[in-house]
Formats: sequence, structure tokens, C-alpha cells
Amino acid sequence: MDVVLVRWPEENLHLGELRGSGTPRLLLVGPDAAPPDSVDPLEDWIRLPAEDRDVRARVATLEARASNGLAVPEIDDDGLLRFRDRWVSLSPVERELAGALVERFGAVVGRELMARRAWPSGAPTRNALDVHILRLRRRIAPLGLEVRTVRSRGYLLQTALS
Amino acid sequence: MDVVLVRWPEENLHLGELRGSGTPRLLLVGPDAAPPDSVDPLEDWIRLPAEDRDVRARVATLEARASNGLAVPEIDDDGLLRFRDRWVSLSPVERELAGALVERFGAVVGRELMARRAWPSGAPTRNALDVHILRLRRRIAPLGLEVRTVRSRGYLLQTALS
DNA sequence: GGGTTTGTTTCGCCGTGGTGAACCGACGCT
DNA sequence: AGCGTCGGTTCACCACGGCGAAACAAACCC
Repeated sequence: MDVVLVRWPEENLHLGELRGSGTPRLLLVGPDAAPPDSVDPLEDWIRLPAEDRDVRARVATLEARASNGLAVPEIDDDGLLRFRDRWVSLSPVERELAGALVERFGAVVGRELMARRAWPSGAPTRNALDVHILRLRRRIAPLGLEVRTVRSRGYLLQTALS
Repeated sequence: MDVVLVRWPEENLHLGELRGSGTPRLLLVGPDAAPPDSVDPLEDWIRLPAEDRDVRARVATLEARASNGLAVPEIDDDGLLRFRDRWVSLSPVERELAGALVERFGAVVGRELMARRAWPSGAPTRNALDVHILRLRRRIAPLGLEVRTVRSRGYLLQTALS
């Protein structure tokens, strides 16, 4: 994953979503600004003006850390979806859907299969699955995960791009 | 744990054992030296000459990372809840509830289990647990701890998100 | 006596699951 | 190219139940 450079504190709006999606980032701290104090190993900062080799070194370190921690999401015994030090709770239906997607992380899972998993004795209505996928998408977004649609095939779970 | 300052590359002999023992360290990189490239989150570096506040900020971050990994709240013999150099006193009921949560720090503890722990011979009312959780939340907030609800499953103790 | 601890009631928010409907883009057919 | 269908997204709405929070009152302890 690529490291994003952010001016700080000018662009701290942008920073929130980068932190949320687990994107590695290097804050360029202006000459008069106070340094940030994040503990996140995927965040670093450097005081401007800075030498080119120093910036490159810090970017390289962040890249290495990001690729090292190639994590796979997991549903623990308590029904929580955990990913990269963060977690969200899932409702029972969402847990089944997420479970099917996590077991085949990065691969397509058919709609039919997911519907049977969530409702073994038949889905309530046609778009019940659609609505739950929508809700699952919004719930897992803070983890930096996204559900992508493969038309007429099914759904696929992966790390968010942006 | 204290952060050790190391001149680099002059003192790189010393560095090996620091890395081995997991001691957090800040490398002071001379004006002409190339920056190091360690991936370890407990190692950082700064280019000399450097401002005082920048050095202090990096030391603080390393300290926070070092204590983050190890810090688990604990209830001592006097019934005090201790966490990272701070403590609060707990009432008897709160002690039992906090005890159950501390023993499974970071994981979900069922409401039923906590109720039996606080009132072995039967809980007074259903809401009694809710109210005590509310009071426990306010009591431990100054420690940087928080109790998260996992709906219809139980409660979870974790460090408060910054 | 005054503060703390505990239990109880009441009110209300919000998470959850389900449904119908509007909307929209991709695809296929003529 | 024009058009209809299909698959999928999103929204608004409802019903139910779990849980949060305030306020009150009684018991307890220094």
C-alpha cells in the first residue's frame, strides 16, 4: 500500500479517514507547527524543511510496516469482526454474512450461498440480502474493509482501496 | 519503560542489545549520516540538529508505544484498579464487575456472567447491572479505560480510543 | 452528620430485522 | 441505436427489544 503525504495541521480533515482505513501516512509538519502525537506505527511525521533522503527513508519504513502487517479479518468467539487492532460488533445476520465473506477473503461468494447461510430455511424477501449487505458495508467501513459486487456472481470482501 | 537516546552511527554497537531486549530507542542521526531503516515501531530517529520539542515528541511516542503493549489494568489487594501509573478506588460491587472485565481484558464478558459474579445468590433487578456499569464507566474514565457494549452479548473493557 | 454505596423506577434512545418502493446502470434483444 | 429487463443499491418506514441515563430513596460507613 502506498504512503500518503499530508500537510499538517492544514490537512487534518483528510487525516481522519486515512487513519480509519489504515492507510500509512507521513505528516509534513510546517516550521511553526507543533508535532503530532499519534501512537500508530503506520503514522510518522517529519519537520519541514526536510532533506529528500530523510523523507524517502520515512516513507520506506512506513511502506515496509504496512506490507508486513498484511492482516486478514477475523470473526472472534464473541462475534466481533476484528481487523488491524480495530473491531466492530455485528448483529446475528451480519455475522453470518461476514463469516461467509471472511472465510473466502478476497474471493467471490455467491448470493445464493450467503442467503442460505443467513436464512437456512429460506430468505424472507428478495432484497433482504441486499439491505443487509448495505448495512454490513457501512458497519465495516471504519475498519478499512469493503464489500464489492461482482455482478450476477456475488460479493467479495477486500481491504478498502482509497 | 524509558527511551534510550543513541548517537548514530557512532554507537551502533550498543544498538544491538537494545533491539534485542525490546528497549525503545531514539537514534540521533548526525548531519552527514544516512538515516537508518529499521521497521521496529519501538525505534525512531531524528536528524541533528533538532528542535527540543521534536525530540521530546518522538520520545513521548516511543514511550506510549512501549507501555501500550504491556499495559493491562490490574486490581490490587486493596481493591484499587491500577492502570499506567494511575488508580481509582472501587466499591465492592464495582470491584467484582471490574474484576470480571479485567480478567478478560479486550474480550467480551456476558451480562449473565457478570451478574452472577456481583450477586452470586441472584441479582436484585435486571437494571441493577446496567446502573452499575454506568457508574463503573464514569469511575474508570480518568484512567483512559472504557467499557464498550456489545449488544445482546455483554461488555468489553479496553483502552479508550484517543 | 455527611458522603458513599446500593437498589429501584421511569423514560426514551437506538440497534435490529423486515418490507416496499424508487432509482440506476449493465446487458441483451430487435 | 433504441428499449425493456434484470440485478443491485438505497431510502423511508415500522415494530420490538436491549440498553442508557437520570432521579429518587434507603442503607451503610467513617
